[in-house]
Amino acid sequence: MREPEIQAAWHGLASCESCAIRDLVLFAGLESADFNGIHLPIQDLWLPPGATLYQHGDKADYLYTVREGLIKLEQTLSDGSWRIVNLLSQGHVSGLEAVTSECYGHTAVVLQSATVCKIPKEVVVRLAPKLHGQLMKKWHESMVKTQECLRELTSGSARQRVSRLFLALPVSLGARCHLFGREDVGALLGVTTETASRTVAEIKRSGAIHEVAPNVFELNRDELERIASGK
Amino acid sequence: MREPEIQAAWHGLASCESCAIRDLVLFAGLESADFNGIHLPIQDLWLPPGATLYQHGDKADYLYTVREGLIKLEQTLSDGSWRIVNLLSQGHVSGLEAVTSECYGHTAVVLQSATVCKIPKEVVVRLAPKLHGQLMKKWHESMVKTQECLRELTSGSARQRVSRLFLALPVSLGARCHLFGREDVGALLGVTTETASRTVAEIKRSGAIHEVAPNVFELNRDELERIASGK
DNA sequence: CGGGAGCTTGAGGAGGATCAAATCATGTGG
DNA sequence: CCACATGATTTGATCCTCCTCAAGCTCCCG
Repeated sequence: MREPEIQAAWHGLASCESCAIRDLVLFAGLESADFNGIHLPIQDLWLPPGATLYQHGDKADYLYTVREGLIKLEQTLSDGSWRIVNLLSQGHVSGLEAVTSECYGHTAVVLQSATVCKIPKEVVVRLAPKLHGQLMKKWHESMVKTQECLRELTSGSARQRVSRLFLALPVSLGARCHLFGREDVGALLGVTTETASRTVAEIKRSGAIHEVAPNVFELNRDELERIASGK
Repeated sequence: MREPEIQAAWHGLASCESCAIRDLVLFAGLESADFNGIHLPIQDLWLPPGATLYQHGDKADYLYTVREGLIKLEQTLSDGSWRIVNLLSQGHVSGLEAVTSECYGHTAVVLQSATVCKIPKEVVVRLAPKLHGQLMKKWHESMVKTQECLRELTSGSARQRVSRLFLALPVSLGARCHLFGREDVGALLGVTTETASRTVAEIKRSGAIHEVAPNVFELNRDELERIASGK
């Protein structure tokens, strides 16, 4: 939570019309003419791990499309502790609530270095009629992911949860998974940092995962699925 | 999960324009002319506890507005167990995914006898331009609730979770709360039925809640908040 | 080289899971 | 109306997992 102030690198203004992942993102349904109507700048940003997109309670003026990397959404509870309530990767949208709400409802922090498009809320509001379907899809997508966190990552033993987490992580080149810090693993699974560390180590010893570089793992999916389903 | 087939009572066709909770629901922004354009019947139903609105995987042809009562949304995990991923009460919408998806993504079951409006998907699709803002609000509302379940009800000890559940339950007449079966409490909090039962009993003995009738409780909110924040 | 942060490991104890049985509530058929 | 079956709830006893507190460890950076 006490993240340092990390600056984003400026890539330049995004050219949405020629976006490589355009069919995944918010502007999927738009035509050439629509893009001409966008007069506000859409920034193309690169963000290192630890960078904060926005904080809970900030004025919600932008939506963020994730082009690459991994973003966590955090919320704090009354007793000062905090939980991760969603993980966003390629194609997902962070800050959807900007469209209907004054302020952000969670804190968004980069877990794996990310490239994102920072879209002014007004652009989305102006294009709303055209974006309607895509916005609904993005809400749905986001809800599916959050419910997956709730269902798969907070049920059963720590062993089961960690296994399911590995199976749910986005896969990088070569069928490898990039894990994040143990504190974040704990905040996602609803266990302590120590239990997260111990359990990852235990699964590593069991041979279901193999650490090829610090926090980079090759997965034995069959074995992980066996563990995930309770032995 | 093995709910009996319970029939809904037919109230009749809904008259949305004069709905008592219209400003809460999907049709909040509509005018008289818009209602005339609705040619498909919107059913007004009463449903007893245990009734199923729809099952996970069913063809999603209807949205349901909750006018009264409490609905749970369930999902099953790979190992056959199941979790409650959301609780819906007055003003909330069940089955929002019908708009963008072919099938329902969860099973919706009545926890406290409910009155709901069953709205054909086509009605919503046809009115989409007018409903856009309201649909987004409903998605946002639903997401806030699911994230609340994840954050508040799956963190900390069973004592804390049960206390937070009581504080989150809708309040009936006379500041009283109606609890549901222990198995459902367990499926919501991520604990076993036995632990749910034991913990409710323990909080009852502590005086933070008082059972005035079977499963109807008067709350000592200060005391519950003390417990919820970890003693 | 000396911090500092994150990760790992250890020992101990508390809390929840599991298995089992008793109690209570409800509805059914005799 | 009562006897009985069924299912939910409660309670008990035991075991195991995970939390807590604490100490070492590794890696990185000044």
